[in-house]
Amino acid sequence: MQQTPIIVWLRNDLRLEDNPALFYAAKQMCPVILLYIYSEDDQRPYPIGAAAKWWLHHSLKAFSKSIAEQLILRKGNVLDILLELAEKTKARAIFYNKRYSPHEISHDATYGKELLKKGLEFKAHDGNLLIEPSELLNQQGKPFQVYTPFYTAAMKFFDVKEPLSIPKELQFYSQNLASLSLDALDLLPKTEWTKGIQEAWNPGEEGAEKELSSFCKNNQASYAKDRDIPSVMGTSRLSPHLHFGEISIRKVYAKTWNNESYRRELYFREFAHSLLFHFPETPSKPLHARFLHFPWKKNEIFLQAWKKGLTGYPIVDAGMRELWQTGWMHNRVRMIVGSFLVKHLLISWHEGLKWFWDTLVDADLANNTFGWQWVAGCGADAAPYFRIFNPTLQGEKFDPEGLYVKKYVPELSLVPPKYIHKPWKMEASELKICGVELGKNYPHPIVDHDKARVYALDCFKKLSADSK
DNA sequence: TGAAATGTTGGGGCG
DNA sequence: ACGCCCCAACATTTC
Repeated sequence: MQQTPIIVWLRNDLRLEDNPALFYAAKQMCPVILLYIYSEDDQRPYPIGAAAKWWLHHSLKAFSKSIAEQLILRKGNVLDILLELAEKTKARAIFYNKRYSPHEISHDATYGKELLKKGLEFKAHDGNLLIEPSELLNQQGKPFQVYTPFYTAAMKFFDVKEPLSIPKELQFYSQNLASLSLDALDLLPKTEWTKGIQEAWNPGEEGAEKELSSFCKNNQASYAKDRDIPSVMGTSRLSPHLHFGEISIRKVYAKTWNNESYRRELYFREFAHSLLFHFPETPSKPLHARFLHFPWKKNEIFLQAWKKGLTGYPIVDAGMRELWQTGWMHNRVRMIVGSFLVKHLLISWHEGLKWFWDTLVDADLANNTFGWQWVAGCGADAAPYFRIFNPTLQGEKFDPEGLYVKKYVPELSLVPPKYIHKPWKMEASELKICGVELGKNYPHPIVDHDKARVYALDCFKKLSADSK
């Protein structure tokens, strides 16, 4: 008779190394069942987007391969599946790593209660953040709302734990358990639009590991300088791997802690998660209530132009097309396109959040919410209302040769650097030589920067005046 | 992790 | 030699 097993229920922690739930389950010297459940109920009310689904498919594939195809896949109601599996295998406990989005916390609490009723242990582990959001508070015992004090306090009061090793010997539960095929989860899109994403990424723990070591070897020294240049692969590109938990944040920290500017970025992730934990309404509501009444425009034409990368501002269009083609956008460009949507087009940040949610492979509720509220000026430590990015100047500053623009906006490939961020300033004859016909194969700017800026300033200024 | 407007300074051209 | 103007270049303020 086999010993009773432990079920390790995997969610956004598809890795072997530094996976506490898995590590401590293995330590019990009993068989383990590695389980992944695809559950639309569990995702509610934030069902994962199309690009993330693609990633999840490949992440699951890679993970299963790394454990000799021993991953049990299921689809449906979480509780039903856990109870059925536990009963069938006489499992005594279910181990998992904590999740931090409000809906996930509440789901896990419900599962825990129900499982306990049936005499099952439902054991939480800490593995996906450097700091538990409930543990880092300011002197008044309240959550930080400004980044710098948050970071300073984190540095002062918290040590980061060493990552756990890969369990030496995993003893898998040996009797046959029903598992769905990966394809049965139906995660891949019907139409083939994932080619660009496929070329850009390598989901899974091994892919994450490679990305990290290449970053450590080639980019870390120049990170502070290169991280703002979108034509250079100067960032770590770990965001989707981190979102799916294919690499542990503690491991990333352990390899990069002496890089001050990168460390600050890692702690922005912590900050975003802490904010979402303490302000669970923020995915749909602005943190600062006065923004509830902001007169956002509903302009479907502008919104579509933005989504498709047809705004007539090259750096914005390049960013939106990079997103569409690769499922990712460079951080600097995210700020530029975000500012453009909310300040030039005066479209609600929520539209931006929804689009990013569906198209980003790294779509993460905490980071996405924080980023959009930041750029709209309605969130924590937000950009002040008058900080309006000039897409031309941002382009000239961070993509001086126009390499990034030309990669994603090929219709401008012959435009000289001087005009690459303002093609509308060229003489008609020059444009013709470059093969550009404004309004035909590349749009005129959909709004005039100067006018849009003045108008936005007026709207935002009224808002601050009203609230006084 | 802004940009534009406004202010100040100093060199050079010029009468 | 000198004052005046122009205008970069940089600094400060404002949105």
